[in-house]
Amino acid sequence: MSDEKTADEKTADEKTADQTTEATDTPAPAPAGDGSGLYLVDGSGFIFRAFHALPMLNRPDGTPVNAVLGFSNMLLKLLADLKASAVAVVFDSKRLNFRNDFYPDYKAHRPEPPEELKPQFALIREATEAFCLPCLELEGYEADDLIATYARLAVEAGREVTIVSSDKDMMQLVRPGVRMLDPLKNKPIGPDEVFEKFGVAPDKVVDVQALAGDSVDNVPGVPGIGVKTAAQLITEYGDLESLLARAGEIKQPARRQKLIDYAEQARISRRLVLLDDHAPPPKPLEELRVREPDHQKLIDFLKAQGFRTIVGRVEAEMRKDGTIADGAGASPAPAPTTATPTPAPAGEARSRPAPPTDVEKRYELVQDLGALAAWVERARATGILAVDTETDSLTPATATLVGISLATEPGLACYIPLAHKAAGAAAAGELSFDTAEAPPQIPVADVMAALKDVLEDPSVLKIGHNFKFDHQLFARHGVRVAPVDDSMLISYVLEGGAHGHGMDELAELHLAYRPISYAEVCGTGKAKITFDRVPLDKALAYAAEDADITLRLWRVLKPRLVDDRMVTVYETLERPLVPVIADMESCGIRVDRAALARLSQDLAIRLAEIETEVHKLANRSFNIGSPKQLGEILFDELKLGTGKKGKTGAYSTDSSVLEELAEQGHTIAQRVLDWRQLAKLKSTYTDALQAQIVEGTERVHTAFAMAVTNTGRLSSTDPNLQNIPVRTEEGRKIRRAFVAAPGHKLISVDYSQIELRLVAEMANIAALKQAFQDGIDIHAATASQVFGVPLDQMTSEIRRKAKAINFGIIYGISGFGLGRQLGIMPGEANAFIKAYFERFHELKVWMEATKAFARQHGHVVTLFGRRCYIPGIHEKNAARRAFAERQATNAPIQGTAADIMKRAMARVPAALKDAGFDDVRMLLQVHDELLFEVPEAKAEAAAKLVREVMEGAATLGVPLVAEAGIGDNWDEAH
DNA sequence: TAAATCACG
DNA sequence: GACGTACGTGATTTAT
Repeated sequence: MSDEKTADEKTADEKTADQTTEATDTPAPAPAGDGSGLYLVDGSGFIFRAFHALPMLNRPDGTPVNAVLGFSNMLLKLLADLKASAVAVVFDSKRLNFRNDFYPDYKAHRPEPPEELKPQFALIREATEAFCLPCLELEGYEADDLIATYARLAVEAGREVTIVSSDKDMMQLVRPGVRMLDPLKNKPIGPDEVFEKFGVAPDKVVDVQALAGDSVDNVPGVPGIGVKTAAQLITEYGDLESLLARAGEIKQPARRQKLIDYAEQARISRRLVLLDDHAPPPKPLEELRVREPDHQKLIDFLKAQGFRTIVGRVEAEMRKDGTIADGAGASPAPAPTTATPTPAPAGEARSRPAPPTDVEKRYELVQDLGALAAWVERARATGILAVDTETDSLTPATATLVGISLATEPGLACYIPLAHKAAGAAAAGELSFDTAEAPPQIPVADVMAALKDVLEDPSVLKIGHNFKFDHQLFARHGVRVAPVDDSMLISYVLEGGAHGHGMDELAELHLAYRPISYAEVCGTGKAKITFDRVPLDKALAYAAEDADITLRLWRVLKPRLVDDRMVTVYETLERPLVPVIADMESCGIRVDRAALARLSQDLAIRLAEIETEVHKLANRSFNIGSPKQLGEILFDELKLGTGKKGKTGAYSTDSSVLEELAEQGHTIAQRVLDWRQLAKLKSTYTDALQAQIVEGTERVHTAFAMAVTNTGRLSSTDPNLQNIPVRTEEGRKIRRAFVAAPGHKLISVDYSQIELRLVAEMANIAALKQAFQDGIDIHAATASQVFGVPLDQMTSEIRRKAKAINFGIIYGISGFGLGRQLGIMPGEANAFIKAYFERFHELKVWMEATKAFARQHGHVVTLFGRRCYIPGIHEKNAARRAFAERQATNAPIQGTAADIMKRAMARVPAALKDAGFDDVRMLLQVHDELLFEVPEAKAEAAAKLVREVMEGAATLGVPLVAEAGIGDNWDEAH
């Protein structure tokens, strides 16, 4: 098991896994090695994508060459992997092609290529020549058409075709004998990936595109229909023509009319996206055969571009082939043993490090103290040390440290095994544990003793990826690592909300590199082994690479903090929390196991009782937990109303539906609601939680994800301790199982109304700010101002409405949503909103300005400068765009509240220490609440101190107020 | 693996 | 004028 599988990264890994059906190191299985395979490289497509994906990079003479380097690397890898296949590179010829004859606007809105890209077009053609590969281009045709044509010809000739491109417009060509390969991600694209993208099989892709259109290519499609709707329609009607012919049958009136009105436009769109596979081939297919490379020509070209490292690779390749003499002996580069760091291969890297594919890997297995000392020397010399730990569990509080990897410069890394056992024995089952010997390893204590000085040395920066995890392991071995940088947090600060921040995802994004996956090393499912069973050679390759990648990511990302003015956000809101949250996780919170067990039993009995009653009311037995069965019982058999069906055609049975039925007097609905509540409490809380209690300490250790949310909040997993019940009495029984250790108390301190205060502050709403300054009941105050009711005549009903509106404002209000919340007509709710905006006119101004900012920049900003990316802000689909706009207005509010809480958390430990409260432990953060465990005698004083720190965490035009509670359990303290 | 549901702020 | 509606999370369950 590895540290990078913590919550933050797990999410990212899973995202990546979702997009990748198979993780292959080599790109897709090569076709038969008879030389009949054909690779068609989309040269025009590649250059644009590589240009934007790869860091900028200049030749010594200043010519930009990042896309050329990417292209050369891609071809080298392709040729190395696929010796027995023919490769041809296809280019667009001119801007205009036959499509413009019948649709002049085709690709009309496409902007001029950037200046840095223009000179690279010619260079890419030169590169193709240098590789001795045929260039295919034809006036009046796009590269796509030529690829379609050659793909057809090749398949007819019985050859296997691989299209090297990620362009979705080419996905229509996928079929038996033809597949695609994403050159940057090195990921195969087959029918499954096409389906994932378009929701239909490849042969229906053009029909979907005809309906959905494409803003980039200016293909009109049918307005109001996106890929998802299009896929659904095509699946239902078979193809575009059948759909258009039967358009009258469509139920949704608007959609029906659109399809009728825009039928012709859809047909034109289909012709635009349909590739012409009968273009006149500029070269006969037979000429596309495997060719002998001219190494000297290639080397000359690469040298001219300043690509020193890949020149080295080509030369190494030639030595292997015996093409040139090899004086020094071409053994794989041994790990360096000198303390002098080899200079980084800086050839093509001027402002940014080169992609790691260009850097030789020199990884060393460290099994004696002498070798380890050399690495400590190296770290002192460079002042930089990337660190990564491997463990046998996801919970750092209980995990065994299995190994440590270090990197001091790109490509130079080592792995120090600490607790490896006989390799593979457990999984293979062939060797017995007793006979197989563990490999030689330095004792953990010796390694820690050797590393402690450098890890705590203020002049050596330690770099990790999700270092919070590693920090805990070192702390458990008596080492407080500092100072620290975290590449995951840097990425989060730079591009939070734009993508995940797991190491694998970032390596692909910034380094165009796919690291060895954890699954490759440890397997999955039943064959999964813990990291201590991984053979040392594989462990070295994986673990050293992790430290190496971490260092490389840091070199790419860290300078961008300055460029993007995010240094302060990173240094005040994120980096200081690494040790703070690490200590919270390590400490954990005490849970009363017996109390949970009693609750479980109690719930089981009551659930059984309700189940019997519900079955009786339904006249038969069924699974209450199955929404499907429940819907059928309620609406088909008992006919309690007509029932609402969702997208999947199933009846909705959520609590709002059941509550409505219960109000109509249907006992069964109320009983099901009761059952649901208790079943939730039992399965999620009383049962699951017991299993997470660490035996002996009786404490539970959650993991706080620092780089997951779009707004800067933390999240909590394994278990989630940020959603422990509180709103119902039944739920609070669970909260009472969270207790203080003997002789201790729990303190809960929470911000009062922080988000609404921030609305007043950020939108600068005079009347609302005044109300907060006066310290009056804010919901009553807004009710008074919006509805014109004097405060002394306020009713709870009017106040309730104002409270709901206040919440709605924070969420990005809509009449529909507010109406549903309050159980009133949307029209009436709209009138409330209108009144609110009239009374607090500054709010409307702020919301519009915030949305405009999001449209202009693609992100919004919190009061403390944190960026929240809003990817959907330019959505064509109105509903999705409206969603993005609500995100845009909510994120600065929620995000600023998160910032303020982080500022408080960063200050609390020092404040406690200064006051002599060394034994007060911060346990949990629940967005606007902090929970502490403290010796009984100090509870009052500590609570006061924490309140002061939290209230002083920001100085605003409205006061920040924090309230504290003390108790023996969490419910009492809250 | 996805969808439905529901716990929290 | 239609669209689909509160914002942010994570865990469990059933169904596919």
